[in-house]
Amino acid sequence: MSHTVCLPLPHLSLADTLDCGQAFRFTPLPEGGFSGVVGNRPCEMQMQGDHLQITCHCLSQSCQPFWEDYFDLSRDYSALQQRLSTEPSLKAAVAFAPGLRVLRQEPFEALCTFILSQNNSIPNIKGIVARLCGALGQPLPGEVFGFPTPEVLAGETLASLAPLRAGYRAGYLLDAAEKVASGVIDLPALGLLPLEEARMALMRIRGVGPKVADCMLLYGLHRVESLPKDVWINRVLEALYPGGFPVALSDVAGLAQQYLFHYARHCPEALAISPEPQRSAPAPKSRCKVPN
DNA sequence: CCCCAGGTTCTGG
DNA sequence: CCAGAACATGGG
Repeated sequence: MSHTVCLPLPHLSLADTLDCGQAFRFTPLPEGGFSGVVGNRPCEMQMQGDHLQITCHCLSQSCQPFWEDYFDLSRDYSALQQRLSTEPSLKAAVAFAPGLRVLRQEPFEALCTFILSQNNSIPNIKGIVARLCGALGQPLPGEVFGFPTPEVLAGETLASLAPLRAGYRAGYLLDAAEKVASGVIDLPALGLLPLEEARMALMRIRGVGPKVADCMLLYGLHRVESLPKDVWINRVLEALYPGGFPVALSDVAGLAQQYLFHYARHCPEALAISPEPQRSAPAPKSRCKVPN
């Protein structure tokens, strides 16, 4: 049965939060808001003033704690943003998308989706994830599917995964699923290890290098000090922080990263890090105001 | 037929 | 240890 949950989240931007390259299972609704699946909970979300209203189609009665955790309600984002804004570049990035939050996702899903993210585009990642869930996920109310368990995924083969069109990443998915299902890697337990140890453990999965490991730690195990370095962040760091990311903010580097990533992608010229212009790309419509 | 996409692995110096 | 290429697949 479905029920609604209301979370006090003033200034939350669903578009910036659900469609900023951290989660891959949400689609915008024509009337505004988003639909998606979190765990085995199909849901629709929309803002109602300074509250987020979630219509959750699951069997359990009180999902309130679940959604509070997912949106990291206990973190004081106002204080966080004030702290980040002590750095000029971060101040601009935060001001550009103040409604952005980092979600607390499930470990295995985060591992798989970021394995799929390598050398891939966000729309393509979403497509592969949708097919993966449709093929192997638990059927849920409303013709949607949960994310496959490690056990189910580990029972597949390269041939059976071919319809996903995941390319060479299919083998990486299988290795991740096997290591998790067999207990060689205990994802929740990694959350308790020192960051570097957890990182090393994750990198023993084929297809998991430093970047994917850091994404898994940040989005799947909620280690907000983990700083994934993709091509965009590398441009930002070289341009703005040649001496390294500010130590004073290292305990929330991953959260800062999400603002910088979003800002850099939507507004590279403001950071003077315009990527190589694409051959015949339309000028990206810009909602930035470059100061001076 | 080119290049790129929230990288990683493999190979040759 | 480090630079380049290869890796499937989709899109511009």
